[in-house]
Amino acid sequence: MKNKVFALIDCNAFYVSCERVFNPKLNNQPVVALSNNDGCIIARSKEAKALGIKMGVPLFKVRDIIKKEKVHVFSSNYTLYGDMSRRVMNIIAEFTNDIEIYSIDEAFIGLDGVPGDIEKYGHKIRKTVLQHTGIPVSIGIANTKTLAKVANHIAKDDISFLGVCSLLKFKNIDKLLSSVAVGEVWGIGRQLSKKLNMHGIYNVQQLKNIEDYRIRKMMSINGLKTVTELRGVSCLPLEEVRATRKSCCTSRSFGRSLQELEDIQQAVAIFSRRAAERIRSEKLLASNVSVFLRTSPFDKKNKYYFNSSSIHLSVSTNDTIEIVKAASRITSQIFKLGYLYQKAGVLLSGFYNEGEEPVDLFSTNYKIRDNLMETIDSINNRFGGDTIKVASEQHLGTWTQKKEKCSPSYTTNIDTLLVVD
DNA sequence: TCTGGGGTCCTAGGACCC
DNA sequence: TCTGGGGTCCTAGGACCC
Repeated sequence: MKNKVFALIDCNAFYVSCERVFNPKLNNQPVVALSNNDGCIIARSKEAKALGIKMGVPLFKVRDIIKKEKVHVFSSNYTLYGDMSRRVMNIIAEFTNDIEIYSIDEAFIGLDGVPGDIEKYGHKIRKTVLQHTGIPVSIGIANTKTLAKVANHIAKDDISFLGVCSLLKFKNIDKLLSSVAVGEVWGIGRQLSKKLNMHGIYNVQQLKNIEDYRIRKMMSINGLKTVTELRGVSCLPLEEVRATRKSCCTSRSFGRSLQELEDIQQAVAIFSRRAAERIRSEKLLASNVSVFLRTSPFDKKNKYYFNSSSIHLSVSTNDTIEIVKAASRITSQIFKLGYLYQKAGVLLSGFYNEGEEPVDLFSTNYKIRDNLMETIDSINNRFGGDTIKVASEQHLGTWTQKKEKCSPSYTTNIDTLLVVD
């Protein structure tokens, strides 16, 4: 059988690249993008990386470097990044139907049967995406998804590849693999890395040669899949159809800590509504609602508290009002006075597709609010997500998140369209 | 002062049943 | 005094991903 061919296309420092598209002055400058609440650094330009700013580091820990080196800082603008992602994926989809959108900035594609030089084809994709969207990407090509990830890593790391690394052209990739640390492999995180290092396994070449039973023992069943893929045997197929989700969580850290049940109830009401809206848009019904609360795990002066609980609904629903009610009941149960709460969240699960849910004999009126929800969704879609809310969301703003340096939504809001002089 | 959010999967251990 | 064995299901916690 002929070998499969996979490519992984990954946008370079995606959020930073999005900002640069609309603000070319940022090119060749150190730039970072922040997580929600302006908490951590989650994207860095290569100039920012060179300054030693690490991925995931809290903003306050690198304030000095940022000031001294005049690093440009952006709050996260998911409206912009989401729209740019859609554009990038659409361009890629013009090259092949075999596409798995893996994350906001990554896609796997299948390249079986592409005639001619596959590496050249990769360069063509790269050039087209850059030309049509302004977003630079790196492409890794190999016989398995895990190796395509490795190849992508090499393409990013070694500029001599010019953004595209195909492992297919190498007779023997062992030398290349011996230069890649195990921790860089897809599926091997901090803990596993540490464990492997303790066993004297540091690079991918070494990992490939460990006996299966040892891999299985150290890394469990998925680890064995990972290593098999590193050996060139494909175990992970392209997943072109997104599986229906198993849970839907909306959670936020508060801009300041909250102590009153009333404030937390308001936040939970908002999270409930957003989660309900999201599952409605996917035509799902939830049969389980859970809520969690916690204080800051970093606050050494005050006592830590975490609690969560859930309610099983005998009639599954995606009705905002039902879900807010359930979440509010849970919140009252798990709330304890005397703590400084820093984060809360609502998690929906136990999904059924609309129309496939079990019906409760004793409930006859559970569908009466369908029309109401439809109307609310269409109004909110048209006039903005927060136009219609539920009453328990009143007095918003006591805990709003930090977002000090957000760029405009250039591509989705007519008022912030770029003007060319 | 200031530390994100949203997912998935696996495993171990307890509850429960016959 | 001596106190089985095997199966399933659920949950919590930990690991991973971006």
